[in-house]
Amino acid sequence: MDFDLGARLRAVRELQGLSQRELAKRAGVTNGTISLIEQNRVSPSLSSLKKVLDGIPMSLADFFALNTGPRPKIFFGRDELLEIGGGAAISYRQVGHDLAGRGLQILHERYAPGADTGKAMLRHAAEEGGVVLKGELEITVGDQRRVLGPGDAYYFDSRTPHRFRNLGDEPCEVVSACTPPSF
Amino acid sequence: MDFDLGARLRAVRELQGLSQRELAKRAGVTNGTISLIEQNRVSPSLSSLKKVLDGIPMSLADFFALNTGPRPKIFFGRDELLEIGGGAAISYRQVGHDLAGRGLQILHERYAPGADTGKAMLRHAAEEGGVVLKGELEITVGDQRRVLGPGDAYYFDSRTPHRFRNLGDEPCEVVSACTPPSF
DNA sequence: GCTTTTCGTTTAATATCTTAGACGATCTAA
DNA sequence: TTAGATCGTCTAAGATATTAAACGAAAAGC
Repeated sequence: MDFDLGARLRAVRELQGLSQRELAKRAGVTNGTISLIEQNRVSPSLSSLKKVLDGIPMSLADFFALNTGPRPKIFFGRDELLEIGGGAAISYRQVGHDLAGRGLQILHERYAPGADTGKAMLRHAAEEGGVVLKGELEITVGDQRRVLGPGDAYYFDSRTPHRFRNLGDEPCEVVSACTPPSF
Repeated sequence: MDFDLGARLRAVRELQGLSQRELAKRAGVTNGTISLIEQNRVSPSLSSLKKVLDGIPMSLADFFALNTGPRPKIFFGRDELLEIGGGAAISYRQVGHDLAGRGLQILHERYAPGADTGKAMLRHAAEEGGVVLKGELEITVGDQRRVLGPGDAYYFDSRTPHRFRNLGDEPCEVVSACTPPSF
């Protein structure tokens, strides 16, 4: 665990002015269980933790979202972004050279026949969308997949895994936008 | 449990395109454990659930806060783009109908010959850019002016006054992006 | 056709969690 | 001082979760 579950539960319980026994009674568990959890001597089952939180009451989502303060900027161009290098098969022509301080990245993309952004699907914290200009492009986002033709468009949260492939036999052109820039 | 833990985990896992075994390997648990959890035949210990989510990766907070609402539309056929402010001379076809919560607006624009966004130049707090697909477009930004042709592109801070005009005798097409949405 | 791989599931054995109950410490009231 | 109440902790026994291995089904290669 990357956080102190026991301390978190204890803090929440004491904030409510509840004793271990009182909370245990409300939750339908024994006081010993709560004691052990608060000492981090066991890793409670979800059913137990849920019962305990119901006795406070507090949702699991709220419990885990506690005290997290300003969300750390994870996912920040962290992985796979350059793996797109389907090599010569895919070319990106970026509008503008310096992305520093920008909130928006615009690309004119060209996918050669058979070009593929890769099997390990891309993930980055942003939103992106685009319009297909020429050719056909198969786009997979999460468990949804569709082949888009000229004039068709897409838009999705970039955190869901996605993949682009040109399944046709002619080059495919796309103008895409992404915010914030991920390259 | 007031929600289907097993189904939630399965949905998250499959959205990543991971098999039970692949995820188990990443998480440091056995595939059987994941199978049993997804069938709700056990209530996993928090340590186990944490390990599993680390293999995705996803935080506990995000997992329990997962949006169970309807999934947003991702793909848009060429006839499904939303017509905006459709003057006869200029048509804006927006990717996606609902901008609420979005950080990015993408438009497929068409300027008829002679079309003009107006003498009183536009100003809004955002950044925007685009790529010209067909025809020619005169763009004025502040005291700079230029005529762009197919493949040419632009990018500027929307707070500086700007104006678009199609001076040619054929229609002009542009794909543009703007953040945050200004309509 | 056949083999090989991968998929999710199941089961017996093991590891871990939860309970019931007891323990000492602390506080209050008689 | 004493008895009673309440606190958090601890431990053995029972309940549950996890593992390791095997299973049949389905897809992929040959």
